[in-house]
Amino acid sequence: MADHKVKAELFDQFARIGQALSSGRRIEILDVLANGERSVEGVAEQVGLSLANASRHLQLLREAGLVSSRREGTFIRYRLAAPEVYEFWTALRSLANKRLAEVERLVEAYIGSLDGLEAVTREELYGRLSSGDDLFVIDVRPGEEFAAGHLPSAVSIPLEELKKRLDQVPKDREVVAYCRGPYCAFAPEAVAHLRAQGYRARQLEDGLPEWAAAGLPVEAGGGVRTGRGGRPKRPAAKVPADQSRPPNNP
Amino acid sequence: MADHKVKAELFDQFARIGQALSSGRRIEILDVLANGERSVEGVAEQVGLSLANASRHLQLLREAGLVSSRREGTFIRYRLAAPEVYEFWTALRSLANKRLAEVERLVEAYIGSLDGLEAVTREELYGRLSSGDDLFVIDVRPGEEFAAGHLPSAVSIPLEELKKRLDQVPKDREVVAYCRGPYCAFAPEAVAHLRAQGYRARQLEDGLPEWAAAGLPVEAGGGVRTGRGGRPKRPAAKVPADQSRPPNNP
DNA sequence: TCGCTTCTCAAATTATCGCTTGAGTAGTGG
DNA sequence: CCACTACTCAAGCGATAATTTGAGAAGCGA
Repeated sequence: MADHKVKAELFDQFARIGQALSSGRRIEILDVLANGERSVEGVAEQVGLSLANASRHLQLLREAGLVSSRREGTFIRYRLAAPEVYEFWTALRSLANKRLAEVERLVEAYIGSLDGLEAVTREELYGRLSSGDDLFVIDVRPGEEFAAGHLPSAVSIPLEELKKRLDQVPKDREVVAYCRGPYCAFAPEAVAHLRAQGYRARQLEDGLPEWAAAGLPVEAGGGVRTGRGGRPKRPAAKVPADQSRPPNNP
Repeated sequence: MADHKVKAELFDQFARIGQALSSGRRIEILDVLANGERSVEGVAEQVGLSLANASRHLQLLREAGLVSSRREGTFIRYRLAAPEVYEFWTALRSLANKRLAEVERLVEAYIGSLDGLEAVTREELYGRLSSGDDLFVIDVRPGEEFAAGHLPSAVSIPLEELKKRLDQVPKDREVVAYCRGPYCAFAPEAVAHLRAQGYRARQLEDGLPEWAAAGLPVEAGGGVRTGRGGRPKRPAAKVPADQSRPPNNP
């Protein structure tokens, strides 16, 4: 008879994934990393954690095989370990949406009511862009994420800078804003602000990761800041060994 | 600017699902429940937990919206709250399989090497059953799970009873055994034993939940024991209110 | 009603987790 | 070599979690 202890160990392995996802902060990290590689400090800043704490969370995610990292100079850049990880995160949030009534209430509290702000579907936007429609597409995520990948014709105006850079948004064209996904407040806020200023603005359904996962075209590169300064990214950085090492138990 | 605290709360909700799956014991419980309703004691017995402990784990799963329960006399029967929960569990194990090298090693240690025991695919089995092939299909799960649902032509011979009931297995027909899924050792053990006794035996790929999820036909009913005794199940039990109540925070 | 079964709850123990603080390490540039 | 940046590690604290034990509660059946 097969050992009861071995069975327990096997299911404990499955639980490692669950354990990695048992902290809201770690899920936030995954959501950020779905938008592109980030340094530890970048993650810490986006999620609102101390550096040491973010470092620890990232290590836990790496031990669960969900993210991997590589060194680039003094930076260590983390990213999702595989596309399946992103798919799993979408499966998790979809399940939570269906099974936890609380999610709906909080989404409304965080994102705001989406009534009247009907989103542009990916298909519609892709079709209109392909047919040469005169749309102005804004990527309102932090510049680093824009650089890691963005819609083909998009312009990067991080939400933080939107108010200062309103003059760069044409008033006579229809504006479409997008951000990190369905649980990101950047695009809804941008749209609300633009509308209040008299622009014709809507948001794209979901965000860039979903666009990319749907197989639609994504461009990379474009003005970026690497640290907290503003210096442009070196065009080609050396790419040292991957530190993702297949995680095994001690 | 949308509140940072609200965002944290939202992601903490997603983490509730992860938290529910952060214990190997709870995942084992889900795997058992995927094979049909179970009383608390039934779950405790299958997973190897004390009654009070199993009760607690089931409550946690219910608070995460993954299982629901109903009272039936003095029993309280738990089940998966929705088909999506089962699908999520398959997604979890698939991800763990891809990302955690440890899983492969443990599966081999627990299930045994499957080399040379090529499984019958669902399609092949369904086709052969439909065309009237003379197969003998054995359900080697506990009788309670057989009663909750089984392959149309299957015979229930729980693994525990297989040795005593070998005379009920025809030696001149091809035998196909199945159990709970890819991480259940019942069918592989049954096949190994049958082969050692000279039977032509193979196992079905995966188990009953996967068969059902593939949309293939499932029959319910058939000799069952409800408690630990052996008395037959009453043909129709009253079905009181569902205790699954959409879970919200306190 | 009483006794029985099945399950839940409360309390207590032990283990684990999340986070902070402060020291330590790895790579970069002068 | 030194100073600096980016990150990791170790210690420690308070908060949660897992499990056991023993005491209830809820629904039979007689």
